[in-house]
Amino acid sequence: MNFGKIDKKWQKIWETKKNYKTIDKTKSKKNFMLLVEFPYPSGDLHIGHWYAYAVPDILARYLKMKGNNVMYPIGFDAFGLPAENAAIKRKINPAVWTENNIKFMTKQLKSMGASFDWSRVISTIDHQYYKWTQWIFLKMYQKGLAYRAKTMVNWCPNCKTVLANEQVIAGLCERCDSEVIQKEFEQWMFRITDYADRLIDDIKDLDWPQTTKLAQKNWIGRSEGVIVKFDVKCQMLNVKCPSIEVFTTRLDTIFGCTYLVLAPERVSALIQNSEFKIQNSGEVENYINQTKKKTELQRLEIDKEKTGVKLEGIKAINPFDKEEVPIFVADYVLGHYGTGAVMAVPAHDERDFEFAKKYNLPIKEVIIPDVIDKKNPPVPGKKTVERRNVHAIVRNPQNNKFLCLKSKKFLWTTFPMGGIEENEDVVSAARREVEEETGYKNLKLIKVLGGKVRAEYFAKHKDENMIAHTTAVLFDLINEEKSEIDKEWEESHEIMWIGEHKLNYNTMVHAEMDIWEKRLKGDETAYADDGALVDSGQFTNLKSSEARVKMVQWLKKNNFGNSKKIFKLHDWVLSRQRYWGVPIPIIKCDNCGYVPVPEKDLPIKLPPLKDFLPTEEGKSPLAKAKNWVNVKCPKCKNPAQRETDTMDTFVDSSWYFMRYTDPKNKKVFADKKKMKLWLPVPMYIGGAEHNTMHLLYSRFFTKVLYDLKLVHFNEPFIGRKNHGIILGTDGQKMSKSRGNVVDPDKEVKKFGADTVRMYLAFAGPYEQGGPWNPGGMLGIRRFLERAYKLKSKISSGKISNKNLEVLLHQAIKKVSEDIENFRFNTAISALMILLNEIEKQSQLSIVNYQLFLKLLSPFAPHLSEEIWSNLGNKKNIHLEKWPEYNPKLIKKENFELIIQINGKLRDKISVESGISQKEAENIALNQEKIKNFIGGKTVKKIIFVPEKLINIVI
RNA sequence: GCUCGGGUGGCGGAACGGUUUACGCAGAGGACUUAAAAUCCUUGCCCUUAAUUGGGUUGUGGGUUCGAAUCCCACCCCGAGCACCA
Repeated sequence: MNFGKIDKKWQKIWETKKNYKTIDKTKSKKNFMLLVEFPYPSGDLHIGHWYAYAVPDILARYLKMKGNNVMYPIGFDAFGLPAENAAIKRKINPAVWTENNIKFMTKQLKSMGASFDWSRVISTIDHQYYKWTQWIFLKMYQKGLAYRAKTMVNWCPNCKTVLANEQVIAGLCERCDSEVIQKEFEQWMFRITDYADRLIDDIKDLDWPQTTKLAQKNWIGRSEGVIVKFDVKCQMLNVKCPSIEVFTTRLDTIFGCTYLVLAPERVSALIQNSEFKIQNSGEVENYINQTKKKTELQRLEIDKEKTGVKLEGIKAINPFDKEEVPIFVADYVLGHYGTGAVMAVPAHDERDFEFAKKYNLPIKEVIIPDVIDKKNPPVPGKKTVERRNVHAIVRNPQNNKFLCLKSKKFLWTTFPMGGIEENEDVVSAARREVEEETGYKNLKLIKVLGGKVRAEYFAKHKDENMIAHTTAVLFDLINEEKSEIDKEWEESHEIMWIGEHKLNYNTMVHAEMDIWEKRLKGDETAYADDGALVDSGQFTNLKSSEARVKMVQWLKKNNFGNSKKIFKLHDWVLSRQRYWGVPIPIIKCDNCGYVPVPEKDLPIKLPPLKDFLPTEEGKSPLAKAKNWVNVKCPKCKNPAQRETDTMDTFVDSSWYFMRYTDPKNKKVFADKKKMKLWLPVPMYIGGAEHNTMHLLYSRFFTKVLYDLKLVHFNEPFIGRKNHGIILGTDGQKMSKSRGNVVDPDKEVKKFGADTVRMYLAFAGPYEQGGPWNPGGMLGIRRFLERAYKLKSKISSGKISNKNLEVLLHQAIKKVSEDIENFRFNTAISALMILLNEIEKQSQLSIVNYQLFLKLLSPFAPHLSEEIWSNLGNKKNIHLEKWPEYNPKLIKKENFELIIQINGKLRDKISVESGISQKEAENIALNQEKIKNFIGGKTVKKIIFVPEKLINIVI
């Protein structure tokens, strides 16, 4: 059978009949745009494109047959760097290169046999498209959402050019391998941070994968904290200097602040400020210059040792306790986050802890772990007492066992423990308790096991609630020598030594046990969790969360700060110093400043250019098109210049889906009525790599256009599915260097489009992707050939085949549900099972064959069309209605009853559907096998799962 | 380091509280054929047994349950994203 011929035949018929041209149905409510991410025209379709477009086509065709008015659009995201690189390398025009690629890829895309609506195809380099990209930019400019600001960019000092992130490879310039540095330039920005709150809050309404939602949340990175003002004192002049503001989410730890840290970027300005009088400004400047020289790579290095320099001569004053603390500059603090300054609390922050250890700075504990005993929680209404406690943890170094006491009355296992008396230190208290309770008196102090722990529990033996502040002390036993102990105590307690592995909250009654365990094992670290406050003035004893609320109130009242929301998300730098992009429609005039191009002059077309290499420092190659650059100012008519930067390609793709609804409109970017028919997009399928960029930018654009009342929806994509990646046969990512790239054209030539489509759908769950397995193709090909051969079984007469009918209807149900849930692999397996069964029959009615073909048609559109028309049908199979299953027909008459004994399979037996537990019991208990298994034992219990199994418990 | 996925035959995977391994690939045996390919049929983890007898088995170890691949806890490994975000 010649699959290739069949493919071409039907692709041609579909095209001439315009089968997949979508019309705007106004009456039908079932308009459905199935959106897939449009490709970059890199020149060659790879297997990933097939996965991204041919597999969702199954869903598109299914939805269409289900009665929806489906639009399955496609286009090209055609601006971008590779075209420019190709132009430089091959000395051809990027437009020519790109357009050739589009032509070639269009041909390749058509070979998939997908139901794309080619009448709506768009391309972002089409000036009728980018006219509207420019128009939207101007709208944003007018709203103040597009602005200019200085920002750091990748700069190659050798090529004297700005580099995109993709052009920086391991910190080096892609072209000349010199070290890339960060340089400040003025750039066009979008104020996406204005929308940060809405972008985060509206996520919850989206039917998106959890991972994508989380990725966006983390990317936006909202954190609610406090700005605290620290006054600064210059010691030499004894005068007040400008204060320093820090950002913190842990205001509750402020009494533990022992120094302040400023990011290097912040300090440059400070040194210039004469009011500060930093005594070691030379050393400080030196440090700042060093950090500047560090490449991006070194800065990101993990486990990098922290460095910093103290600013001599000035001190910061903690607003709460008026404590004077030193100020450091250190590059472990980020300049672009928060205020670029932090209060360091080494006791409760890992990074500060590490820094304080290195530079020998004081570590002051102000938060202690706060636990509520799950096993003995406080009883409401009982008296509550507070006390200081000590736990003595005594280890016998001979056998590494620990000394415990078991109360015979309460069945508790505890360490020797008790209250600390007044004027007694913890270690002596611990020694005393050990001696009193166990008699052991020769102990070697190892260490006090960290700070106090606050625990709330109900003390049964005293009938009161206890709030205990407990310190643990670790000893080694020197020898077995004992003093005499209290008789009564001795009788009611058992002394025992238990192994380390049993030292946990299951065995021991102490609520603090988890913390002791960690401290016994672990290295010293900061305690960074919430807890209860100690040594914190009027806030002592509060819990972290309560303290934060009260302390902000205090700050506000005393004018030392306020709460503040901070985002990780930065404003979007949209300008690129590149040729192959949309020109930014702005004119720079010496008199009027930045003047937007009047709407009537749009689009500002990209001028033809021969040389794409930038010459002037930091200028776009467009600056070389002198005739194009020099214009009259639209306002004052004096000579002026065009903006020469172009836009980030993410701008182009932030609104493309809107254009699909009205791709040829010359008056607006898309007609509102048409958008109402199709948008927002109910399902958008694409790669997980767009989780944070493209998807976020599209949401931002949509919200802006919504606020401008230009669109009626404020979220662009209601549903979203991420597809997996097809790997090489070796399970590695496909790449030319690995030589594991699969060429779809070759596969199509060998097996036909249907086989390739279906194989990809069958390989695994769509979200997961998986390795390419050439053998798997054979299986699908065989399946399709067998489906074709079924025609030899056709009988013209009526045949009733109840059994087959049940299977058919089960398959309708399964295939429909699986397609809707993107489980194409199991849908195909259901079709295979069905085919296996049909083959077992000697005859097949034409009705049943046609039913089977309809189920197959979304997966193998060409072949099913071919057979369908061979059967004498004039209309296309894809215009047929999707079959409905009959719920009455999917029930089998018999089923296999599983008989278990104690949950283990012992027998299976075919029984009538719908039998009762009684009947099932009778059958099961009378099986010879089962009788043998039960022997003489009594049946304790019988569990019956209707239509499935019976479990006999003996 | 943090977050999110995921560990099931020789392989891709199915089952997501109830028969572990559906469906497909590869393998083995057979039929057809002068022969091969294609096609069709049979088979399908490990140990054990006279026996399709019995036992084991879903990364490891525990727990919940009549019953766990599935739920809970701890650990190990693989992948992806973020990465000193105070």
